[in-house]
Amino acid sequence: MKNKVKGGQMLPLNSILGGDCVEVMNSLPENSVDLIFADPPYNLQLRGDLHRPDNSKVDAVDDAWDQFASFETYDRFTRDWLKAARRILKPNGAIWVIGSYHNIFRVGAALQNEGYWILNDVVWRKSNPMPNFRGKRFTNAHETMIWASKSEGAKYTFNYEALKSLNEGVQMRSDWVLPICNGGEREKDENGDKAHPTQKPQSLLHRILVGSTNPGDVVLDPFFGTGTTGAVAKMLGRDFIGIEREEAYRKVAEKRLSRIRKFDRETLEVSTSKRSEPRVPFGQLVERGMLRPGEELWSMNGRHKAKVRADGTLIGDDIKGSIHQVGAALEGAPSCNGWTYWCFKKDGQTIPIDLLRQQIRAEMI
Amino acid sequence: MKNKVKGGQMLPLNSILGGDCVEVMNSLPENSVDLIFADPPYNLQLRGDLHRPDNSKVDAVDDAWDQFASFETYDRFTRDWLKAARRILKPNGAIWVIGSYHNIFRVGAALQNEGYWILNDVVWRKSNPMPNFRGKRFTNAHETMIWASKSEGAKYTFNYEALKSLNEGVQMRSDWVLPICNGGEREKDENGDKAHPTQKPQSLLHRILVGSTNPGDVVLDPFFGTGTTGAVAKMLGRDFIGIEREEAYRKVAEKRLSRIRKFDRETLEVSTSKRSEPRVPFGQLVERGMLRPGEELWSMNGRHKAKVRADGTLIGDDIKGSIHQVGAALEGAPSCNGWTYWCFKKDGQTIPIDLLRQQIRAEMI
DNA sequence: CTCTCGTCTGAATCAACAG
DNA sequence: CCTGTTGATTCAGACGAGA
Repeated sequence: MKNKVKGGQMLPLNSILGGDCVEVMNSLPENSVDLIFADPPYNLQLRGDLHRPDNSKVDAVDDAWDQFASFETYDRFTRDWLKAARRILKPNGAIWVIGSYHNIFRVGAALQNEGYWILNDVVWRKSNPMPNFRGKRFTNAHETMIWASKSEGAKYTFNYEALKSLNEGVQMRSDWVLPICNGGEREKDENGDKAHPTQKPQSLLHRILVGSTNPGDVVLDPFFGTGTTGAVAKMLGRDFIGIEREEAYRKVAEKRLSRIRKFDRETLEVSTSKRSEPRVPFGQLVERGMLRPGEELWSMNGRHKAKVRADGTLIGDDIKGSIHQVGAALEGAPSCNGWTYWCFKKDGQTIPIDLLRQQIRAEMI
Repeated sequence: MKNKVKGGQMLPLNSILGGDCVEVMNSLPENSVDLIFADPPYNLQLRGDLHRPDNSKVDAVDDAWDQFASFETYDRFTRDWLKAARRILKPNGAIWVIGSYHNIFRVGAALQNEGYWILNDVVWRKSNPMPNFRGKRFTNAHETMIWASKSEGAKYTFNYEALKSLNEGVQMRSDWVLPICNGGEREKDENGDKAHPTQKPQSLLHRILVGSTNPGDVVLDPFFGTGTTGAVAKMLGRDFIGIEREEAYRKVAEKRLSRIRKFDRETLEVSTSKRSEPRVPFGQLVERGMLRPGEELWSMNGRHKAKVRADGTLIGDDIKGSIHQVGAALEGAPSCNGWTYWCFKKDGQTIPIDLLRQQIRAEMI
């Protein structure tokens, strides 16, 4: 454990503290921490069991630490830890909080009420989320993070150029596409099961710490879990303080951190994933008014036609379905690329719909 | 103006009402509206002017309607209109609210406090956002929408299959990539300037209305602006009610709506789920001689078999019951869809019994 | 070694209806 | 109201077995 003296009080750097996070934070000196990353309980309020269509059971987050009696209880909990966190934050420090729609609105309002100043909300768009198995809602494909300074007008840290580099030379946006934490990165317990139900990916913390701290800064995480914040902080040459109530999680985190080595500068380069051409649903052409419901499309060979429907399907003689399905059926073929098969007419000209897809792709870059 | 009588009170359909939205909503009959889409003031709290790198000035939202004295004032405003909105919503109705990090956390918390039940938060990811000119924060590239039912357990409308079709056959996620409203879609005032500072794109409303309303539903927008909600509702064969305080916006909206044409009926029909198809008792297959009592059925995986009985139940080894019960028992699963689980053999081929159900359904049309 | 195929899993407020 | 029955519903990616 490294220690820093701060106004006569010691700062327990690069260690994991047990106990209730509010009490522990209150025991630390005020104005002493550069960044706080917090992943508090989401208060999911799940009802019964959930099964996948193949009848396997979803391993839900039903841990005691996620149970709150009411919104009021949760709000009080939130207010308390945000207040304690704000006291130990340096005047130019900042906080990141992550949550889902179950809790993030209450957390955001509490942040504002406590005097924090919201700088951005950032959406973590999961590239591989769990689907909605009952077809009753949208796939829950994102979580929300709030980035806030200690107060309005504070000089927070923002490494604009570093983030721009991470983003292939263009300004980093408020939506980040990153995969969830699985595979070898996921910490396992002694039985080989996942050690923590909600472990966050290192890529997320990497971007946060590169963007809003400098080497040598102190990063505190009041809900440390298996220690992703500490692991990434250590790699990036930042100091961390973790607080975690559950001994089992602390043990996993200690072991994990002992394995982590600080990055050499060259390994700091993240591997950029190869970007394939984004998939454009045909329905978007309808939503965006490029094609009107009711408009007729013609097959490339001019032999067939079909009408566009409001949901992005086609209706022909006795056949309904996607552009691909209807094309295949009309041609009696096993499959058909609807994008190159169908054309629309404009000013007497026959134009393949693929041209519209290319327009959308051009906008997406 | 079309009118609907609702419990003795008139519903002013397809018209734009002037005045304060709370007062107007309170004058409407309770439980009368299917969907509310609301784009309330964001309470942006901008300080001073913003200039682009080329020194041109950004035309900011500095209208009087976006000024609130404090969070408390904004919260009271939010609570009031959410309460009024909830009263006029049908029990199985739903609401969509859009906002940014300035206001959405307060709106979301207020929704929960008023008894709405959040179904999803949906991120509108802008494909062409305005950059952050000062390089001090992330590009503000998204806005957040909250979708909520009137109360927990309500039977809200969700056109799962239609949305899936709009998304090239995979289920719609909670993050939507759509461009901002510009070009010819942007309404202009008599000077050729943008008529409203925060006009929403029609594509956004298209997806919302296709997904969470049916043709003939009543859609109310308490902050109507230049009438995007009304325009898309009209196109899609939904009725709308707009409320807008500012006469200038009402005039633009009236003109806009007069230009809109409704799509044809057949193109408005969207793909429906199997859930809406009529139930067919398995016993009917036996009664109609499609399966004979004593005939053997095989499980899809070929591992189990059972015999059909005259009353439409199955009998396997040590187990009797419905096609679902026997399937579940043999698989040791909590439940089983017997229609897709069991197959019969004909001419050496293995055919799922669901095919027979489809034949019966086809006759029922 | 490569490739294919089957299996497993992830912060989830996840059913409707008849009796 | 509650209870039991019917029956609708999944995407991306990692991993291991087997060819």
